[in-house]
Amino acid sequence: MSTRPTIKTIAKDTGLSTATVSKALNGSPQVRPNTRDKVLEAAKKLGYEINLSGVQLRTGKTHQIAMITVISSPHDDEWSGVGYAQLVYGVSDVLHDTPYRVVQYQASSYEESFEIIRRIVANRKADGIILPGTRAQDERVEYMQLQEFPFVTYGMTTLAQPHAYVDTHNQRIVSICVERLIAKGHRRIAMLNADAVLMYSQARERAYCQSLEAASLPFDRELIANGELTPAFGREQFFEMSMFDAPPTAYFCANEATAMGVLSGFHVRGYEHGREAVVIATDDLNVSQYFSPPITTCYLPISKPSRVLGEFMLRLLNGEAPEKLQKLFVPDLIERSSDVSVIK
Amino acid sequence: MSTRPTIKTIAKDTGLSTATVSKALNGSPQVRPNTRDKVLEAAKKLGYEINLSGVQLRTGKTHQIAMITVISSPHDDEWSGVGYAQLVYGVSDVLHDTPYRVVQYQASSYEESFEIIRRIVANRKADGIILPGTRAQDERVEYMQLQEFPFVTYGMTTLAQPHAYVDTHNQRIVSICVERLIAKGHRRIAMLNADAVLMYSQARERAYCQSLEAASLPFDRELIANGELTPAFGREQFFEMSMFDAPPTAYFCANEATAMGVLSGFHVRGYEHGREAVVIATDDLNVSQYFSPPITTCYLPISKPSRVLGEFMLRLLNGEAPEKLQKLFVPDLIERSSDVSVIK
DNA sequence: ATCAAAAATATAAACGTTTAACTTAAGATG
DNA sequence: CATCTTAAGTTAAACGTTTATATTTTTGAT
Repeated sequence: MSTRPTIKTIAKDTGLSTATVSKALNGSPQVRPNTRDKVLEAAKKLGYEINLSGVQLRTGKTHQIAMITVISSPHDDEWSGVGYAQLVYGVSDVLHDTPYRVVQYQASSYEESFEIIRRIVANRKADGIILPGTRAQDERVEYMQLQEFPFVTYGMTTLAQPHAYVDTHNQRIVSICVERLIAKGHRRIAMLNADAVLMYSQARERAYCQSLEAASLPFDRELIANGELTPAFGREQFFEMSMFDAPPTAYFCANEATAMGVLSGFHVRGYEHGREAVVIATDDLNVSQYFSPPITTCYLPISKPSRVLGEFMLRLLNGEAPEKLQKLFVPDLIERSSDVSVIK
Repeated sequence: MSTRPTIKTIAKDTGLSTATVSKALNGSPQVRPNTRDKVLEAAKKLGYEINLSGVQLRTGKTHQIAMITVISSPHDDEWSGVGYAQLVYGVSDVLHDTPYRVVQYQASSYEESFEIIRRIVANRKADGIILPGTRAQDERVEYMQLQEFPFVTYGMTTLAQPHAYVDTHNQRIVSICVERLIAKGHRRIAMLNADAVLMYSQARERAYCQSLEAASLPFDRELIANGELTPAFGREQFFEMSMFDAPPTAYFCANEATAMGVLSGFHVRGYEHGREAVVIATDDLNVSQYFSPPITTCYLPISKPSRVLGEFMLRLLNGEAPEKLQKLFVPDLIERSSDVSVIK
């Protein structure tokens, strides 16, 4: 037995045809329970394990889930990609006991990611696509819809046709954080936000404006910064904004990396958290509890949306309708530090 | 042209046989340059792209590189897996222009990872394996060697038969850091190290002992802690060790997450960095520059070993000998904060 | 011009699986 | 009892490629 057993081996062993063996293994009702048992027994005895290449060639099913990541600038010194990375684990974990595997596809730009998606779809290189980082009118999403290719996004779009997605409740996050700050007397609240082309960045900006408006506070465009959410970005923006004539007294950061950067800026400039200004953030690793000082955050463990991403993908491949596969997560507010004690 | 072109399509188009088309596409010397051009032209015209399932079934080549990750406890609140995650990107980036893709295989224990590897090898589910987190006498490595399956580890082993690996120069890192601390007057240096079963953890402990010995300093087992390198671990260990009758004046952390935890402990206990104690660490994200205060680290951007991991894999698949594919990276010391100003 | 050798191409089988179409036997129907 | 239906299998083809072997074409020497 030098060579790996196939259904042919089982067929020979049981005296059945390969067709019956195949049907038995796939639980077809066309085969008697009796014979099915015989087949399964033989399979076990011989140590049979299905060869997915055969299946793939015959049926087109690849058992691969493509995970698209767009990392614009792979600079060494930055925290980029950490968020994505954690995403992979949740999905991968959910797929653990299925024949599906997560396959990495890395793009360096939106355009390239579109190109990659086109090739995956056209050549059926995967059975489904998971796409984080959506745009409002995302052409990639439109394309996959048009081609009727299964996909789940991490992030919503404003497209008319519904699709499967998972997202955090951005509007809620922002109103929780901003209204809290306003209630405590903050009038100039900086918002360090993601790249403006991203859907969630836009949603947050809108919510930010609404919260200000509801409190009859003026909107100052200068207090909004968009960029790649790294510590470097946070620190630089702090350096800039803190030099304003009327500098912000609060920095609302779109993730914990950015918050760390702002706190680093505090340290460099001799700021004390809660004296000149405060930092509040969205967090999905809960690493902000280890900052010095720990800061208040809206916390949603990345594993949650990540796992649902995987679950939705499986259900999609099982034939469920995309419009039934949509979920928004509402993070918890975790109060930690004196984010309200700014003397104003 | 509703269906995707195959070599058959090209054969029909050019009037050649599929065999010749196949050879032409693969650059076989058996085909005349003239005909090859004709084939390539037709392929381009028709938009032909090879179907890897066919290749896979015929040749056994899967074009998949399995990346094994062992995440023992997938707790939400922790920074675990971040290191692995970054590894994927470098590999994936190097494979970008090849037909190979990185496929995630996630295990929750050493035993399970072994099981997974056995299945990948036995059923040729991948063309090669990348294995981070080696043990000294790693049975998984032995197994892959025995089965002559291509693999690259991130981390060395003490096995007799050489294999392809990438690693940081642990001995050097430790001696750089520890000797620096000793030179500045530190006598009690805590070492927050990885799980003791891991090869690099052992290597570092050995180097630590050597450095102490060279300086005729006593070795105190209490100053060494092993565990999962998270901020939580760092903080807890700090809490414990700082209560010793003779507490450490320096904490040497095996990664930046642990260092962050120790600094968090400092903050909680009202320590000031450089007064009661200092922190020094190994870093591969260079995120420690944003700590408050920034700390001195031995820095090796994770992208470097990560990319070499991918390169070695490609060369291995190209037939190069494993013993030629070994590389140790020496990190740079980045001096940042007053890690020497402890009054002792 | 002829012929052998070399070069280029063709034929056909194989990889492991699924599935449409077919066969056979047994059971149901009247 | 003849006929129809159903259940449970079988046969054979197909998915797209590579490659061993066979065949044809070209080349170059005589």
